[in-house]
Amino acid sequence: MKPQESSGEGSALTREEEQAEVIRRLEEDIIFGRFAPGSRLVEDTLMTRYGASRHFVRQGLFQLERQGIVLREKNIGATVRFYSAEEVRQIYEVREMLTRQAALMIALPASASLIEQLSELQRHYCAKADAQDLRGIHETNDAFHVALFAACGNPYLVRSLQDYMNLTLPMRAKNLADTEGLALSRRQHELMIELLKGRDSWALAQLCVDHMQFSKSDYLGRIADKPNP
Amino acid sequence: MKPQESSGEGSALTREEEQAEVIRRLEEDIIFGRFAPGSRLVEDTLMTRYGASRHFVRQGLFQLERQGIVLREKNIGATVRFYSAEEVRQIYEVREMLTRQAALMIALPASASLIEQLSELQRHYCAKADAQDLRGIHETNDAFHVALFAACGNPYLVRSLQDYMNLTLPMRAKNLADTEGLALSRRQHELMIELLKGRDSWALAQLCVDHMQFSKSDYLGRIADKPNP
DNA sequence: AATCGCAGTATTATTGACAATAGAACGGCT
DNA sequence: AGCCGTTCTATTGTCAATAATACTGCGATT
Repeated sequence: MKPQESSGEGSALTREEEQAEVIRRLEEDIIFGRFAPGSRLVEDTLMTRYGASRHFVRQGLFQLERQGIVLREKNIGATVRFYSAEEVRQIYEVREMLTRQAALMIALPASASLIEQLSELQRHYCAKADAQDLRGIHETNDAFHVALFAACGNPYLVRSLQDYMNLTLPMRAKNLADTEGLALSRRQHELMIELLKGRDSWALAQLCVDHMQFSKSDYLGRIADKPNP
Repeated sequence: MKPQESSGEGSALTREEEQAEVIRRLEEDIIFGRFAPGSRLVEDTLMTRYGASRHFVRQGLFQLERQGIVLREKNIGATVRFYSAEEVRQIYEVREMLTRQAALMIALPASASLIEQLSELQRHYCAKADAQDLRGIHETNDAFHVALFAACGNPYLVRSLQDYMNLTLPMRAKNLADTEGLALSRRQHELMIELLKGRDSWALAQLCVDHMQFSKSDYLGRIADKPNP
């Protein structure tokens, strides 16, 4: 008899998975605007909403604070963090710098296995895009970029890049839902794969930087309309 | 009557300060080698050692894991993290890149207030160095660099830079205790202040990068002798 | 009418007890 | 003797009760 796997549960979730699930749902609720920037994230509310214990909700809030999309004030509580235009520009400045450097470090022409891997990820991305699966779009998109930049050979650089990708998630979210932006994004991914077959590192780096301009300026435009919603 | 400040305590520490103190001491114990790389960090042991509750010790371990100097494995425990030569090179590669970029972004010639601020910090640094106060040396040194790079104008870049400074703490620790390295470091700081008065951004950037070479190669040399202590 | 103090409420922070887990030591089986 | 399973111990992970804290609204006072 297996002592673990406590007696017949409807949802077969281990604790670790449950924790991950809470973070995932909380993140999703924030990114896709179900909790507006500035709105409070009360632990008890989230506990009932996600059917999780206080412990997991706390951990999730800590994690998301670290990621930068939640603001926690001692003895006050957590809120959805809002970024001003100035902050967004600064964040993107660093992200663009890291992106450019990472792209320049990718040895060209890229290996066949990398090309194949990226093509495969791109297929998944297109599938999710066609299915209008927001969460799936976001996940496959990030997987594509992580796989691409991993080819730079420096895992620490990739990690920093991921930090900034997570930080800019709230700004990119709307873009993931936009049909036009999605089509552009898809074309740029394919162009990246083409450039990986060539030798022009600079062109690749520039394309990667250009790739993030749409969501940045879109977000800046959006918050310019109403700075205090 | 003040309700806070619980009845007559020898050490007047609020909870928040206590948490910070635990982290500080734990960090110090690791950085200065009182806990060797790979050695286990058992919660109960640390609880008695620092006279803190499990909660604070846990938080501290989480924080230091995030900083990258502690490794935590689920249901196994925490250990002092060890970095291989390869990892060290990769970490420094990113740190050097960020440093160079930040330095190039500092507008030259720098404002008089910045020069004054850095000179003041440099005096503190020298004082701690003369007093052989290891912890003090480290703190004032980092304060100097943070103040310098803050002049680049992008707080997010500064934050990333700080992340990498924390990550390389274990490698720099020995250097802070070394008389020769300390003297060199001091001279370089003064040279930086001089360069801030001029217009040669590139020279400043190069100096900042050179500034970290000593501890890097020193650490690499040290672990080359005994890869598995 | 405005302000200050006070009690009440909402919310997070802390703690210690308890459960779950992994690794080690032991002993029986082949 | 070697191997496998079992129990035991050390350690971390989880939880729910309790303490601490900040916010809110009301009432008294000037």
